[in-house]
Formats: sequence, structure tokens, C-alpha cells
Amino acid sequence: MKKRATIYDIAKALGITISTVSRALNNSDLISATTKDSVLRMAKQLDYRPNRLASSLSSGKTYIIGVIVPSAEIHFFSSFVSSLEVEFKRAGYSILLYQSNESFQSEENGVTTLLEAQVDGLIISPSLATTNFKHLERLHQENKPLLVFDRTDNRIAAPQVGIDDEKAGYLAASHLVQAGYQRIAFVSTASEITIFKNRFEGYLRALKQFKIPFDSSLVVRKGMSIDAGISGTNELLKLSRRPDAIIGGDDFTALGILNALSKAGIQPPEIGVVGFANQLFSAYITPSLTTIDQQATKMGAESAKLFLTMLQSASPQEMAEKRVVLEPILITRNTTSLEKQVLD
Amino acid sequence: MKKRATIYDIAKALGITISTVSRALNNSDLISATTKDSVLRMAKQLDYRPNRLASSLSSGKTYIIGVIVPSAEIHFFSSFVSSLEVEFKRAGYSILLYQSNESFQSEENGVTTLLEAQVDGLIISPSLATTNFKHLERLHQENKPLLVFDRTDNRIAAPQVGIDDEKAGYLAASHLVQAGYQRIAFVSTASEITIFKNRFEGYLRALKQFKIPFDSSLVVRKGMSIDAGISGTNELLKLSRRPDAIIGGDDFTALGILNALSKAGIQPPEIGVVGFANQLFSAYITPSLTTIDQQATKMGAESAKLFLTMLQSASPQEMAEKRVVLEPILITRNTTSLEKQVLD
DNA sequence: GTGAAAGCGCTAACAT
DNA sequence: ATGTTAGCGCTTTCAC
Repeated sequence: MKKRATIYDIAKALGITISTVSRALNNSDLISATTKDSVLRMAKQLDYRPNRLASSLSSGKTYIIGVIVPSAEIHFFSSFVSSLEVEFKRAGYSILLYQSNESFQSEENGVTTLLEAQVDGLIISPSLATTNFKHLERLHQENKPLLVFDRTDNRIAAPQVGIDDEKAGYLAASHLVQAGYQRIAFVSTASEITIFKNRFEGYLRALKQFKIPFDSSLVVRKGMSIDAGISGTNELLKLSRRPDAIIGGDDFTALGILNALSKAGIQPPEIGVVGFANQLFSAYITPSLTTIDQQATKMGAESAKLFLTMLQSASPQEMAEKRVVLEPILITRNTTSLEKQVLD
Repeated sequence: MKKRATIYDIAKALGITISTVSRALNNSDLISATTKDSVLRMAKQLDYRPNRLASSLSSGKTYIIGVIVPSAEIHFFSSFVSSLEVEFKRAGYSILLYQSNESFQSEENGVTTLLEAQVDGLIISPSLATTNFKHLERLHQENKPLLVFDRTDNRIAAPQVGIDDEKAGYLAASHLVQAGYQRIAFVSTASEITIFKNRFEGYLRALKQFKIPFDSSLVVRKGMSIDAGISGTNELLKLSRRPDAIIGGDDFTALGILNALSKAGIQPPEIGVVGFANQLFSAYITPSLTTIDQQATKMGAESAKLFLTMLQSASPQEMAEKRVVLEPILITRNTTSLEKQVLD
């Protein structure tokens, strides 16, 4: 295992200095074509590979972006990360990945870890447990770009990319009303996360618009998961005045809802069901699930684009007010309608 | 934006030298408890945060592991990465993520990028397009751990973690035979990737064992995707002697197969269908899909465990022969059987 | 137990 | 166009 060649080795071999080598390697314009050429040639000959660490230490830029997601296993997030990585790679940036696992403390540790690794900036979707944002202020202090996606919250002083969650809730509820449903239940989380509150607001707005009285017994907050969907539905079915439609907090919750309904001998769209997220499976289950698409890929691309401009900017702080709000997309399928669906 | 505190600041404030500070911070045992204490206190007071970059440059260890996957969007891989990240985080390592996007060139670039970032090692599942492994030998040269997962290949000199793919193919085919099917088709990729060849070998072994003649017209190699499943199935249905069961290269292919069968008015298990991967959706589609589970989470955990021991080892090269072979798990569902299934 | 000093490999003024 | 020379912040011998 012989030592890696450094710019010193190139300089020595060529009888020039390291600054010249460095310039040649970095394509500086104040260098002669011949020198540049011989340096490049010698670099290849010595199998030279730059040590980005040394460069980073000296220049202060690592070309690494920290990304914190609740879980990389959730399709929405992996899809987002995937899209982000593609865009960043193109711009010469890499992604250091950290999962908060929906834990606030883990998220704090993540910020620390990534900051110590000297990332050039941080992109995050806060955990469900995150209710204060002090740990994110450190990015400010270090004058490093911070961007929040999906679980946006105006209490965080940073640009944010997400969907219009109020509208998403509205879309879900109004779609159901227009499909003829009247008693629309809502099974979701008790989390104080802004986007979930907003979805609920949208649901309320739709009810109001269509002059449907709000009935709090139709709101169940047991979390978001298959199990939560099942137990929430069972609870709803016990009501003297049952719902005729149920909105799930996400597609997994909706899956649980479908399962519980099926066990009770009810086949949607007899009772309507709407999910959130447009998980891959939602098109393929039977009945296929009506849901709201969150545009993970587009969100990733938009986030990358915005973030790259922040990285150029001398004072990323000034962009803190920036918001990118993508349209939620209602995907109508068989849990709310009897039309034949085709897999695509 | 005042400058971050360094060990120099701590040293100056305390009237001691940076070596002492460094030792105290790193919990060296040849330091007095009082000094250690005062250093820690002062560090906190100055809001000191270590610069891992500097430490890495000096020590040669970054505590960052490069991970190259074909795509972070595929559930198997995101699930693997997620599991890996959890285990590594626990051991103080972070993950630098790179997607090859099934391109050999991109994969090569990935190796370069990660190596320049001075990762402490590399974990990879090679792209479908990867047929030579020179780019991975660089890890050897730098004496850094390399681990291959899932798409294992004995031509790579590195420890490998995967499932027994021959057995997986065998399980799929023998299960079908035992369920009463006789003409079993195989829709997969033409890729020369070892694991796909092995699955096919397993399929052949099952046929042989049950004395079912091999019929090459039942083997379709159009790739693995929903579309490939659809067109492959349409092709098979045109045969004068149709198959009575079809194995798909992965769950998406199987999804396409189901779709094409449904269009042709055929409802499994009339024709049996088996997939690979146990994607999340496979339990929830109708009919639910019989498939082979690849144990992504366990594979991630096993990989992390093995990799961590390699990181301890002075000569990780010596572990190149190490293989961890997980059992593929047959998940029997409704596409091969009429028993009632319950969502779990 | 603590200090002095030489690096780690590169960047970026400043000089020439 | 090229060279000189401080660093970047930390680790790690080697002394004392």
C-alpha cells in the first residue's frame, strides 16, 4: 500500500511549485496551457486523486449537503431523497443522510453530527415530535443554508418547499362531498405538526362550503399507521350515526381503514375512502385507493434548485421568506368511485 | 457571525496547550481529571464544536461510509439503506449516499466521488450494467473495506451479503409445482447479473426435481418492470400451449403479469403468479401476491455488522472470502392459492 | 500529566 | 504565469 500521490509529488516530479499544480488542477485561467497540460499528464501518471478533505478544510466548502428525514424507508421520503441526490450530483454535491426516526432528540443529534461533518447546508423534514426549532438556528449562526421540505412550518426561519396542505385536505373532503358522501370522518394524528393541522383546516373549509355540519365524533386521532386505520375505523363503525366516508391521514392509515371495512363486510365505495401520499401500492390494491399525491420527485427537484441558489448566495438568510408551494393532486380511484380503473 | 471556537481558544482561555485540550476532548487517559473537567467546561462555555474535517485530515479517518445503490427509490434499497443507517449511526458512522441509476459509468463516478471524499469504506450493490469490477479494486489499493450486498458476485474480491438466490428461484418454482401447476413460465431480465442467473438455475433445479420438462418458449426475457410483465404475459398467452403459472423477475413485473392476465379475463390463482422482493404493496393488491422476501432490513443490519468488524480490522482484505447468505422466504398469498389471506 | 512542534493535503493571498 | 508562505483545525510523536 504505497501512499497516495499528492500535489507535492506532482510539483516535485515537474520541478514546479504546488500552487502552480493546484491552479492547473483547478483549471485556473492564469496558467499556461502547456503547464496545465503537463500537470494533468503527470497527475494521471502518478494516479493522483485529490483529497477533498484537505481542500475542504482549507477552503471551507465540503460540497456535502446534510439531509435529515424522519425515515428513509417511507416511500415519499426515499423518493424525495432520490430526486434530490440526482440533482445535487449534477451540481457536484453529495448527500450525507440522517434519519431522525421521528424522534426529536435523534433529530438534534443529526444536526450536530452533520454540522460537525461541516456540511455546506442542511435540508430537513422535521420529525413528528419536533415542536421547537432551536436546533435549526445553529445553521443561521454558521451562515449555512437551511431548507425545510414537506413538513413546513412558518416558525422556522428558512425557505420551505411543500404542498398546499390546506388545499389537500380540502380536495379530499370536497371530492367526497361531490361524490355524494355526507358524513365524512377524519382519521389522523394528534400531532401538532402544521401540515396536519392545515389538512384538517382544509377538511373543515370543505364542510363549511358545502354546508355540512361538523361532527366531532367523526374525528379520530390515533396516529397514522395501518393499525391506527383499523382501530379508528372500528371505533367509527360503532357510532350510532356512522360515517359514509373516511379520510385517512396517509395511505397506510387508509389501508387499515380498508382492511377494517372489509372485515366488517363493507366494500368501498359503499363507504368512501381517501388517503394521502399516493404511495406506490395505492394504485394496485383492490379497490384501488383514491389519494392525494404529494409530488415527491418534483419536491426534490424544486428543493435542490432552490438550495443551489442559496449555496451561491452570500447571505442565504435573506431567502428565509421564500416558499415553494406545489399543488396537491387528487388521484381519483375506486375507493370513491365505481368507474373502472386501469393500471398504468 | 463570529468565528467558531477551536481548541486553540480553549487552550488560550485556560492557559494550557492544544495538545492537552485535544487529549481532554478525546477522553485520553493520560490526563488529570481536573484538567479534563475544566477543558470540558470551557468547551461548553465557548460553545465549542469539533471540526471533524480537521480531525479526519489529521487522523485519516472520516467516520463516513459511502453507499452506492442502483436507486434509492426502490423500496428494497431504501429499506436496506435505512437499516444500515440506523446501525451505523449507533457506531458513530454516517452515510454518504450515491445512486448509480443502473449505469456503469455513474457507478464509476460514484466510486471516485466517494473515494475523494475520503470515505472510510464502501458498500455497494452493483448496477445491472456492471460487468467488470475494476473500479472496485481501488478500495483494495487504499486498503479500505468494501462490501457487496444483494447483487453479489464472486468475481468481486470482497465480503458479500445477500440471499440464496438459487434457492429463491427454487422456492418459487417448487411452490408452484406443489400447488399443482405444471407449465411454469419465467419472465425476467436478460441481465448477466449473477443473482438473476442463480434464480433461473433454481427454477431449473425445481423443474428437474419434479421431472417437468424444460420448455424454452416459457422463458421470456424482456426486463423487469410493470410493462415487461404486461408484454411478457401477452406473449405467453399467445402460445398454443399456454403456461398455467408465471414467475416474475420482481414484484413489479408480477404486477404487470397480473394486469395482463386480468385484461385477458384470467384471475389468479387460475394461472399462478409469483414475484420477487415482497414489496410493500404485494400484500395489499388483489389478489395478494405470492412472492419471495429478500429481507432488506436484516440484510442491512447484517451488512452493517460485518462492515463494522472490517473497519476494526487492520487488513479488511483478508475477509474477502466472507459470505453472509440469508434465507429467502416464500410468502404464500392468493396468486397461488385460494386460502383466505389476512392483512397484517 | 503536559507541552512543543511537525504534519495531514490543499487553498489563497501576496509577491515577483 | 509562477512562486512563497501562511494558514485550515486537529492528531500525534517526542520531550520534559
